[in-house]
Amino acid sequence: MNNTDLQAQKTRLIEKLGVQFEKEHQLAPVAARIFATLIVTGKKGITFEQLVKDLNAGKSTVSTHLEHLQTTNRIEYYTKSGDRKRYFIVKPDLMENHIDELTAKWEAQKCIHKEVLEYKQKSNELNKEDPPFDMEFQKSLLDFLDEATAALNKLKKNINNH
Amino acid sequence: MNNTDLQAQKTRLIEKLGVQFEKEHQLAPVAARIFATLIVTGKKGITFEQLVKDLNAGKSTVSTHLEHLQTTNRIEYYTKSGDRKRYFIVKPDLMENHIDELTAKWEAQKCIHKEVLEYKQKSNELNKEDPPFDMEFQKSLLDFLDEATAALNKLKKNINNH
DNA sequence: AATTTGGTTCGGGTTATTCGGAACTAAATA
DNA sequence: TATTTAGTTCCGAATAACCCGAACCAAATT
Repeated sequence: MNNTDLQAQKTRLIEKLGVQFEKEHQLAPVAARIFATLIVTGKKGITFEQLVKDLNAGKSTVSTHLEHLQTTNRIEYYTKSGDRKRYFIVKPDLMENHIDELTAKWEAQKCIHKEVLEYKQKSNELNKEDPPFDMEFQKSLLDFLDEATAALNKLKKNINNH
Repeated sequence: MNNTDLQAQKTRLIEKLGVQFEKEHQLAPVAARIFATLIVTGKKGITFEQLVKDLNAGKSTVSTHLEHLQTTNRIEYYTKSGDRKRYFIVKPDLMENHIDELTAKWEAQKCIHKEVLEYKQKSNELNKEDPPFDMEFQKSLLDFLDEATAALNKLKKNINNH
């Protein structure tokens, strides 16, 4: 195992992560590759021009996606004094942000499926001659979301105590 | 609160669920509306032609999306004897499927982030002069995925005992 | 046998996404 | 002051996603 192998593995990992991020975070292919690159590059960061070179992408493409990744709270950059370049890194609190996002998403889901439950209950009361609605799916889903949220909160505390 | 109000609420709910499903399950707009309709319609089901009418969509569109939703294990249909129509419903084991899918997804994520960890460790060993990689994100993420998976398994048992 | 019913399949049009080139800018350097 | 550096902004082109109408088909009905 030498540095060439390591470089090859890095490229493989970026591609694999990229594919995943496209779906997971709904990112354009190049955006996902940028994000993946920052993940495996770590806290030393990577510059704009290096990204353009590594990913074989246009400057405008990289510029646009970097902008988007920043506004969506996933990445940031630092500079070195006497060096105009920006060094892009994943936000140090990425995991916390991720958790908060998931919590918000799950909360929204709970909310709407509670509405579905209400709808079915009202419908049952109003139309007693019709066969009643089944509510198992909603109940299971709400259970799931509660469990999942609890697990998330537990983890968030762990992270904060680090 | 009368049946007209209830119908209006149903329409609202379908739209709201639809928007969510587009992102959550990566479905086309009409596909998401179909799925949402089945969710709020419940086990009595809904026919092809009713979907075409309710959603103001083309027959071909509905046909294609129904096909897709079936092959992705989300919906199925039953028939009534002496009635050629198909009555589409969400799969009764939808929640279990959902959980299994999530488990598989999270397992894949664990797998790749473990690879990232390996890469960083190897890199640290190979280039001892360079500043070492930070691995907090990967570790937190792996913790999270473990917690989340555990919560899922717990829930799955609950559902099976119902 | 002709028609109706309940769909499916195919091809094309529309819209949305994604990317990149070219021109531009602001700061630093020569 | 001219040039290089480190990007950004503004299109246009290529591609992909999405939906629909029209034609089709198989089973049931008239």
